[in-house]
Amino acid sequence: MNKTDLLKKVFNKLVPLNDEEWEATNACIKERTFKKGEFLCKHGQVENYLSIVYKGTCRGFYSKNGEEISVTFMFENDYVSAYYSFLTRRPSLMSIQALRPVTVLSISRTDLDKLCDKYKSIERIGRLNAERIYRRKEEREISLLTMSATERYIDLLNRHPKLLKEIPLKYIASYLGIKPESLSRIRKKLAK
Amino acid sequence: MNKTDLLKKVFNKLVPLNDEEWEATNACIKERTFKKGEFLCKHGQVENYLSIVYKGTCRGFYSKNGEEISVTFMFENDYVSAYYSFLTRRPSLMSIQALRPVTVLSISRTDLDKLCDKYKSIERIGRLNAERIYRRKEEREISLLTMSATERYIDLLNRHPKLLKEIPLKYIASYLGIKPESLSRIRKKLAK
DNA sequence: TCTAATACTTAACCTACATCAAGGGATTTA
DNA sequence: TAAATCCCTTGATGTAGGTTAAGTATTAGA
Repeated sequence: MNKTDLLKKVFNKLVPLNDEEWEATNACIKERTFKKGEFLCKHGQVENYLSIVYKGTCRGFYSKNGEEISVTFMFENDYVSAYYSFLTRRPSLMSIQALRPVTVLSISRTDLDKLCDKYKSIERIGRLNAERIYRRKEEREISLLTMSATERYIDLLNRHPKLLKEIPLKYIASYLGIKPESLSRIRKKLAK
Repeated sequence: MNKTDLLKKVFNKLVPLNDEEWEATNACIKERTFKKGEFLCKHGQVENYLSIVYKGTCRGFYSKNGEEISVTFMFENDYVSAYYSFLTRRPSLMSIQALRPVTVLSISRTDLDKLCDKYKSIERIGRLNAERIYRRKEEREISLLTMSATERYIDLLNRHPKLLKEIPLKYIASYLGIKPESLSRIRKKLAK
């Protein structure tokens, strides 16, 4: 899929845009690329962009006592942003890192605010998108409170079968809320 | 605070409304009351309302194998809704129960949709509100992944000092992700 | 292609929390 | 006001996952 088609698909999924709205939005989109290991947003920076992954894979993580805790993985066509910082304009606690060469299509906070002021459809896309990622977090909360690490691992693989090929196990472990050694044991048990 | 003042305060905190917007919104507000133990929304029902707690305290919980897991407590001036169901119009997995006699000020999904279509300010309130509760869930995710049950308990009490007077310990325990027996032991240790 | 760094696994031991069982205090209901 | 129920606590024991340490497999870099 080319970039224009991807953007149209992402927007129209939530609210169909008329030509004027689409042109105005499209004019604000910047393409940005990152090498493997580079940061789209680093702890302490204010996140200035809301982006769509065009190529590549990213992970978002928090640091606690020098230890990294992955909380999200972003694949092609997914939204990517240190959203909390993007919303609050405060320095981000989350870092976002490219796990391989990454291309994203980005809109800045300033441009998005202007579009929201001007176009009701964009405002609505913003609302629906916030609602969507809220729902994800609620699902996440339930899984953390009601499932064992083994159950969460199985569930994760069912949702993202290609995950194991894309994401190192140590990141998957911390996403599940456990240590790599524990994930190793879980995998061994399941392999039997 | 009387009901009108409360509503004005809640809305104006996000976006100031002009007289027309305020009147149109206010005309949609219904007052609803619940006895202690009654359900504002029960597992399996579609949540039809977004509400503000005027008086009383509620808790939201999921059921898993007949066991209840509390995930949220709502006090006076807080929003209350089985929000996931409200957004998706699907039967709610979450139940919301009055922990004492409760009065809420509610707007129905249908009325809110109409207001969102008609008034840009209301649409924006919807967006900002979704963003706000998203941020809460992200904070919750971090606390579940990075803090011990003891740390979460201390943190919770700091944020809501009156919590212990309002909420039975067994509900607090499940909110922390532990069993009542474990919370009891944590409290014993901390008391020393 | 060889080396160094990184990722993953395994094992022994440790800890936080769960489970099961029982008892006491408070609150509701008859 | 007595009985029943619910809530909280305590103790004994079980278990998932953490910690430490070592070894193997992969990957990245020169």
